[in-house]
Amino acid sequence: MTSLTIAEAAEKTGLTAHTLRYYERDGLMLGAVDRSASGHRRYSAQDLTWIQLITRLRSTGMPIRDVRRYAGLVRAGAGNEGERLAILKGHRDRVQSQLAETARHLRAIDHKIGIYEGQVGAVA
Amino acid sequence: MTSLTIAEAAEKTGLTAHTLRYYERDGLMLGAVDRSASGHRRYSAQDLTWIQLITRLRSTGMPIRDVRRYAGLVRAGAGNEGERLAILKGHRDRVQSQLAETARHLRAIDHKIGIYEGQVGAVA
DNA sequence: CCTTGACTTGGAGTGCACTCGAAGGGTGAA
DNA sequence: TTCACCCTTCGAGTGCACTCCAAGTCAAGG
Repeated sequence: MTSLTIAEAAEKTGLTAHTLRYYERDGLMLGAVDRSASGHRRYSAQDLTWIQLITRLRSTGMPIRDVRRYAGLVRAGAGNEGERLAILKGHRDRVQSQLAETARHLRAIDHKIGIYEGQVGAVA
Repeated sequence: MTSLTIAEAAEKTGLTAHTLRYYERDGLMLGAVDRSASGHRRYSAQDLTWIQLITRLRSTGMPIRDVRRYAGLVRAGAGNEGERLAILKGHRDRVQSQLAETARHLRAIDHKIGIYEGQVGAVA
């Protein structure tokens, strides 16, 4: 099978068909997704690879508009790799520090859990 | 100074005065914040400590409604520590796995950055 | 006294990212 | 062919978490 229906693509990517259409409409794809003779979307392997990347960017907190900007650069073709790199690096750095901060908060919450466990243990 | 104005509390907690009022209105505080004779809010040290905790919960992704539920339990007083613990532990576990997933995505993005840095014309 | 600026309230508005509904056409098995 | 279920578009609706506004109160400085 070289191309997938929207339902199959949704299944494989973990997104809903609604979201897949929304992403395309919103300029997050590299171009219009292929259509069957009857007008139904057919997702190629490249489409899925791209969706996987933007899913990574999204699920690490990159806003839709930045993903759209990045997609625009890729769509424009060779010559803007520096700009793409800047977006990716900026995002990586933000994710990294957010990760560190979350880890700090997690430790504090864990500490609080320890306190409660001591109390509950005492009561029980 | 044993109590702070809303502006001072905002400054110390990193939230805005708007958000502080919103949290109180929405049942996230342990009770009504004290008022001065003229009706202005006065934040105590305990208030700040509590705000710090709920800020940790929020910034690790706990929804407002869960924070509200937790606040309700604390407000209800002793006897429900098990329930509080369950909320905290459930949250910790979710944060932990989300942290791990984000770290995975980060590595994949980093890998892509390596590709861009290594050569021109990377496939999107 | 007058002005400045921080505070109060209830309620409305914003931005983001979906998420869904309506109305209708396409598809594959029996 | 009939049936169930897929797909299409456009546009509206949802949920979350703020964020802001209008209109008014209050304290301190000049």
